[in-house]
This record gives sequence, C-alpha cells and structure tokens, in this order.
Amino acid sequence: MLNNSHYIDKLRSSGLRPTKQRIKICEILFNTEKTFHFTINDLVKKISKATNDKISLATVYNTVHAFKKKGYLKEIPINSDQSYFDTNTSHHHHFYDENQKDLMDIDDADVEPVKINTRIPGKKIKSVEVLVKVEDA
Amino acid sequence: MLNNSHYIDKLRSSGLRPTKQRIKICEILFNTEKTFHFTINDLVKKISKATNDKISLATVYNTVHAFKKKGYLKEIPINSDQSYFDTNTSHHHHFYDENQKDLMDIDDADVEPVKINTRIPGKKIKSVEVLVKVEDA
DNA sequence: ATTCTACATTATAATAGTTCTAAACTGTTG
DNA sequence: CAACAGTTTAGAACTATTATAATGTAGAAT
Ligand SMILES: [Mn+2]
Ligand SMILES: [Mn+2]
Ligand SMILES: [Zn+2]
Ligand SMILES: [Zn+2]
Repeated sequence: MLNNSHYIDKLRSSGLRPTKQRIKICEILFNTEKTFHFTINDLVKKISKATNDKISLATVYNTVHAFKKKGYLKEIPINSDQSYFDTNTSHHHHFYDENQKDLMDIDDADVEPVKINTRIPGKKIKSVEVLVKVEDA
Repeated sequence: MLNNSHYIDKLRSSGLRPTKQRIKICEILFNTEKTFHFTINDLVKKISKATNDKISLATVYNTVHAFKKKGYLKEIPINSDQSYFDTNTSHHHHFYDENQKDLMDIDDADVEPVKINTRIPGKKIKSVEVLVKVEDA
C-alpha cells in the first residue's frame, strides 16, 4: 500500500493511464487504514496539503468520477448542495449528523437487512441505502 | 379541501400570513387526492398552468422552505442536481429511477421496519430513510 | 529513439439550482 | 385610518458542477 506501483497497476488494469495526478489522488484516497467520506472541496484541500504540484479542479472532478465509475468510490445520497463520496465501497449504511454535518458509517452488522417486498416491473434494484439522520439529543 | 378558507386558517395558525401566493401554492400542493413529489421547477410549471398571476421564483423558494419548516412538506435526500420535495409527510421510503429521474413512494407495508442496533452517544435519531435506486432491468 | 495518437490535464467559461438584496407591497393590529 | 412587521419581487450574486478547447503526455507503432 505504501508503494505507488500498486496504484499504477490498479489504474492500468482499469484502463486508466497512471498519470502523476491520478497516482497522487490514489495515495490520498486509498493509502489509509480507515476509509472516509469527503466532498470535492475536502479532497482539493487534502491535495494541496499533500503536494506542491497543484492539480486542477477539473482533474479532481474528472478523477473522482472516473474512480466512481470503476467502483473505487461510492457516492452517498444526502440531501445537500454538494456531493459526498465514500472510499468505503462495501455495502453499508450511514448516520448523518445534521448539526455537525458529519457523515458516519454504520457497521453493517448493526443493521438488519432491509427487505423490500415490492418491485417495479421492468426495473431492477441497483442499491438499497439507509440514511439515519441524527441530531443533538 | 376545495375551499380556500381551509388554507387561510392553516396558514394563519402556522404564523404565516395567508397571501394570495401562498394560498395558490397550497391549492396546487394540497388540493389533490394523491400526494406527489416535485422539484421547484415542477412547481413553477404547475403554477403557471394554474394561474395567470405569476408568482416570482423567489416566492416559490421562500414558500416551499416555509412549508417544509412547518412540516407540510418533506425534502427527500437524493443525490441529484436539484432538491426533491414530497407532499406526503408520513413515514415512508422511496424508489428512485435514475434513468427516468422519477421518485416513487414505497408503501410502508412493503418495507420491513429498519432496525438500527447501534446509537451515537449524545445524539437522537431524527429519521430513518431508505432509498432504493432502480434501473432498467 | 522518434513519431504518432488517443487519452489526460488545465484554465477558463458556461450552466443551473439556489440564495441574497433591497425596494415595493400588503396583511394585521391598534 | 396609520403604523409596522411580514411578504413579494426582479434581479444580482453565489456555488457546485460541467463543458470547452488548447496544451501536454503515456504508451504504442514505426
Ligand atoms: Mn438542500
Ligand atoms: Mn448544484
Ligand atoms: Zn460510508
Ligand atoms: Zn414520497
């Protein structure tokens, strides 16, 4: 995980050229023990802290969308004026603290499987996501 | 329900002055058998079909926010480029068709109660919402 | 190694939903 | 009625996101 060659392989095998911008963003997103949630703005800040070579905003958007398309990131549906992304791509649900605007994983073991006993003809289920909004008690 | 005096009372008792703009919007939102989902743009179109006196966009936004704050509307969390509102303020979950960008209620009888077996200290649960994304089968 | 080309980055403009501003208007109260 | 707070409004401002189009580059072909 500490070696860039891992990301280079991963990118190449996804059909994405391993540019230095993409490798840097991989390091920031995936070179951590814990997964995390972020907005584009969060990521831009992390990048500027992590490097002197700046990456253009357009590239940050392009890269996040490319990674999402490849399944390396998930987008979390919260009602907000900006998109939230998640480096945790496994199946799980979320708490959203509207006071602190903080998004937190709920361990999947702590949620009973959600059963939907109806279907829409001609449509298949793509995802089932639970959002638990919390506020100060 | 066909009488405006009902809305006038409702608005007054909520501390909102019953202006003709608000009454018209009440008629459009609440004078129906079925509840429905809408975006601001949808509502603007409904208004211009329903009346010759135009209502400014700012007033539409102001009114929807005021009604949401009073609990007469819910905002549905979807990652989209626009906000979705719901005249159905009872507890229920949603299908979202990403192809047609169509939001549909799931009858609450068709969803097993969602059990969250963990809490965040100092926080209380405000809502639990399930979003089922569907796509063409 | 040089050349080629499709892919990628970039600055910047454009877009679109939403919020803000401040002036004019109106419902309610005394 | 007069007074005032609440409301509406046109338009500007704001902000997240996407599009544009010129420049740069990775990887492959020669
Ligand atoms: Mn919102
Ligand atoms: Mn937006
Ligand atoms: Zn998560
Ligand atoms: Zn609904």
